[in-house]
Amino acid sequence: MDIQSIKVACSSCNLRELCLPMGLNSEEMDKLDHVISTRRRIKRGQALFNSGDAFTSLYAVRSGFFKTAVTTADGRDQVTGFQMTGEIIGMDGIVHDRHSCDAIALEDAEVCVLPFDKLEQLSREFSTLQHHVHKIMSREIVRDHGVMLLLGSMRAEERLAAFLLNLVQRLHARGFSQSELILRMTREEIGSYLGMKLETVSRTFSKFMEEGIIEVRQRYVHIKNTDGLSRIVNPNNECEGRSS
Amino acid sequence: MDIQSIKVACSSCNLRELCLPMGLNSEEMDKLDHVISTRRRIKRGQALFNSGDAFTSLYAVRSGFFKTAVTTADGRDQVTGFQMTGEIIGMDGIVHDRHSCDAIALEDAEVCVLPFDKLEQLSREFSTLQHHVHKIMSREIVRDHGVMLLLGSMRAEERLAAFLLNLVQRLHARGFSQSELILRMTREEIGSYLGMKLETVSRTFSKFMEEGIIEVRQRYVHIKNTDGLSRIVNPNNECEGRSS
DNA sequence: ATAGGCCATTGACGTGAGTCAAGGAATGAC
DNA sequence: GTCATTCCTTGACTCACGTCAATGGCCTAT
Repeated sequence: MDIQSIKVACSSCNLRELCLPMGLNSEEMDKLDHVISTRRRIKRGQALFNSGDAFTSLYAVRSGFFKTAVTTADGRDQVTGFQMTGEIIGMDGIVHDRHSCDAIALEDAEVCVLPFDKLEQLSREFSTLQHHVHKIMSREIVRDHGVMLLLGSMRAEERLAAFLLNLVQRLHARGFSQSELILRMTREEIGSYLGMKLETVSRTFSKFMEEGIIEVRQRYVHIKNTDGLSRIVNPNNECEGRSS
Repeated sequence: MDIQSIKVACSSCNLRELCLPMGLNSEEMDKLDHVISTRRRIKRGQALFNSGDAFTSLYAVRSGFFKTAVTTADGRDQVTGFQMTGEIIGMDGIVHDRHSCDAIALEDAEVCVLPFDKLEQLSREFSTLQHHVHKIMSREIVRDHGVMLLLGSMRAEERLAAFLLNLVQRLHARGFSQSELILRMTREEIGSYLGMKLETVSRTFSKFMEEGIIEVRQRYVHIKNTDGLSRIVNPNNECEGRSS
């Protein structure tokens, strides 16, 4: 039981309530520790994997921040998600044994490598883990549907407001502020995710600032009026039960 | 072994090469037959399930055509997909034990009911089936990423061209024509899926018709120039290796 | 056959977001 | 420290698509 193996154990990881081992008992977690034997560090700007790479593993973000993006033959690309601590990356690769998107670290990061064959093997032994894996994939599907809704039916202001609320909510679940955040991505990356141009992202930030809803300075964002943002996403928000 | 149980057996289903049992050996398929004991008929316009319904099962489309759609609190909705014969519906429900979208039959349909707990149980016995389930979920994730790309970075003409090519390709895989199809959905539903208004869908159809790429009459579509459609989706298509 | 409702098409006009362009602030390299 | 690069903001103008409105065709039921 050398230092290295202690270091990568799920059972001693401070993310265990947020990450893959969530809800497993100690016996199951011990088993999981044998599946997850290695970690990988990725420098800012480097790829965890690229589209076309052979699929072998899922990755749990231990620290840092990632984006995933798909690219067309003619060079257009679309950011499909931003992943933070405790989130799982790589499920796109299962279907064709090759990854179909790029995963890029937006800041120096570390991931736990989860060899998928071992994960499947252990899933056959523990229904808890099996169901948990299914839930993680289902969650990704539901999230994607939410993004489609956003891209398909919302205007620029609504998209950006929804994006900020989603980010701050996920950060809050990780112990960060409910009202302040540092964006780890550029305006262009936000725009790619939200289906708008970087200029529109910038202008929309400025508009929110003029309206006193948020304060922005470069990557720093302070949400001064969460309800205001919510009302932009969903205009008739808390109006239930009121007449006229 | 009564008539009913023969009738619902995967092993005797003509969709077995397209649907869930794809790639299973006969022993595995026999086992799968015990999981899939019931079918359900859904009339046109009726829901297979609605958002909020308890999740118990996945559904394999045996005949007919479905749409899935998510709805916001303020009544906007977004079609997230169209499902045809052999495709699996319902994976959105796993994560919260409730469905998060509506599944509506666009024509009279029949589905095989796959109780998810039994599917998980059998997946623990057969790694082939287990991996297959994972692939189906992964495929859905990859498909969703493709839709995000479409919604986030394509113009109306490109979206509709990509949509038609995708539809006809899936129909072709099911033995239908490569060039003719009957749309099972309205212009409004197409528009909702593609993030555009029904008028724009209609106008774009008319434009393609003027250009001689397709022929449209109501729900009937004849693709007269597949390459032309492809070039709309991806302008510098087959220009590799050509100079200037 | 006929009536009613849904669905599709088309035109005129408005607008939200894209494009192009310029300048300035922050960040990282040496 | 200062230089280069990347990133962000803002303005002016354009245009693709949405909105509003009118008309007509196609189903379905009786």
